[in-house]
Amino acid sequence: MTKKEKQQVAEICRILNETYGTDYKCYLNHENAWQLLIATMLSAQCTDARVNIVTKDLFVKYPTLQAFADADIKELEKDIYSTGFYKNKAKNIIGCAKKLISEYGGEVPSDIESLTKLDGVGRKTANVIRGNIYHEPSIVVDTHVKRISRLLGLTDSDDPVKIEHELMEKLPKEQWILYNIQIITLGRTICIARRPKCAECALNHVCPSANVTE
DNA sequence: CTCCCGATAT
DNA sequence: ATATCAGGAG
Repeated sequence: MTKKEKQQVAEICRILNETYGTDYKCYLNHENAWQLLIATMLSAQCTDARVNIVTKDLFVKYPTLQAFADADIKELEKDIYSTGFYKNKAKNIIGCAKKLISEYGGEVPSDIESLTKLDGVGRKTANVIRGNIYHEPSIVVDTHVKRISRLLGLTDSDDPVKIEHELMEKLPKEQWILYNIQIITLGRTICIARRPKCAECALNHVCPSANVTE
């Protein structure tokens, strides 16, 4: 990383912390680790607002991991229908709950290898659990982080794993988990995929992709 | 690479 | 009508 790149990264972090604060906030409502795991599974290609609507009733109807393990798949499909991909998600949730009970004593593991062995749990979901539940510094590369990190010039890769490692090299460790939530907040309100509001963006003077002339 | 898939904004 | 939403598996 050149000196100029270091300055740009430092400026990005400074602005993000100033604009969006340094308090970590999880947008997926949950009361424990397995609830966050299921909420994150449901969040694939679905807004977090929709997930929270669904999980509000879901976690009352299925109050324990065992309840999910014992769930009727057709009924669970109906319960999560509005989040999309409901057949895969229902199957994965039941399989995941069973595996957590049989192999992990009903606890959610904290290492990437174990997490990604669970049905329907990939690297992104695993990193959400590590960051939120176990407070391990980790970069969650979701659709917003990928898109905006590319716009900022922090990476030119399409591969989430490469992006994760590039960001880990460039961002200070204490910023990793904050960066996730700050970028997601930015992506939902200002740097919207379909129509970025560059003129309103706090990062527009450090963003190579900013278009303020509109 | 394709498929899974409903809800929402534009 | 179409792009997009805290992705993952085959």
